[in-house]
Amino acid sequence: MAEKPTLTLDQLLCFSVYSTGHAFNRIYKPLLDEVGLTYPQYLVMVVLWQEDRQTVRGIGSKLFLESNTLTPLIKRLEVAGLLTRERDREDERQVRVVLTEQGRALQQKAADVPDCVFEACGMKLDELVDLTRKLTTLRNALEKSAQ
Amino acid sequence: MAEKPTLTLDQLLCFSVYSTGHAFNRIYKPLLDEVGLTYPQYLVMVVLWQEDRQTVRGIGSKLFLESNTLTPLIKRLEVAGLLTRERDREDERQVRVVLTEQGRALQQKAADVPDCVFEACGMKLDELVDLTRKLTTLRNALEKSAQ
DNA sequence: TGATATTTAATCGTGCACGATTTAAATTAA
DNA sequence: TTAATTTAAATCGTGCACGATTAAATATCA
Repeated sequence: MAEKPTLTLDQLLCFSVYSTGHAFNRIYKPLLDEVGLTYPQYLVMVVLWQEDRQTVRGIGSKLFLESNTLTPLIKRLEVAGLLTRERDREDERQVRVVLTEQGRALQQKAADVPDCVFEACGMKLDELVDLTRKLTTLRNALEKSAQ
Repeated sequence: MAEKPTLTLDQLLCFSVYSTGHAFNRIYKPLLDEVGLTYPQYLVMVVLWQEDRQTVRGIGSKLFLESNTLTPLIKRLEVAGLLTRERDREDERQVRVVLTEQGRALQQKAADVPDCVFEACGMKLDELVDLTRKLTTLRNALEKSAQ
């Protein structure tokens, strides 16, 4: 059998995704430091700003994360005074995450973050939209393949 | 001033990157379990298979990681018997990472991993190459913007 | 040369991710 | 209605990432 040529990093789609994720983090870090959030915490807040009173599982299904990751993260947001956690009366297994006034107010403080990040991308908006769409399709294919 | 419409996750390029990264990890996990590596460890091995005896800094510059991440990771690979670490004679500040026979042999054991991952992507090769190139461009723009 | 600055790894603390397990509540089946 | 199963959140252990700091070696310069 023929030898495969040695693989290089830049041939790996996964590495371009992995390293771009880190690069995004480095852009977000100083911006989110201003509002006192980490990047995963920011994502949880984005999900809650869109719809309040979601369950841990509901938030997780949007972020592709589970309670083992979310529970400690959400507890930190609770300690920060941005939300409260309450058991669902209808189904006591579920915990509903509820924004505080402070948590809602943070949306305005963080309103400029997306524009700053867009700026750093150095891409035209339509290129960016196209790339987002392609990646979402890829992600869905990968998630499906992993069952 | 006009209110901005509430942001949704799927409008965020960063989230498509972030969640696709996780999805890749879920694909890689069972494949890399077979060869006893984590995904970041696999990347270090890819870098070393391409060129042996690199310094920690050299490896880091390719992976966009620093010694605070790499040193413990590389030590785990050393414990696993895949490499050794030795101080550079010329410059004692530097540590050279050297593959063992076992470390080199692992390249063959992991040879099928990229094909399996490609399969899971459900994309044509030229689409994948194009996406990789666009992400690499984006990453470089972000890294530049972050200084 | 000798003092200062820079560079390289390593260390430490915090916060994700995630597999595996546990606990409690709700659902389904017997 | 009780027993078995499923579901939701939480807990625990391990391994990244990364900011901040430290220690040692090298480079620069007065």
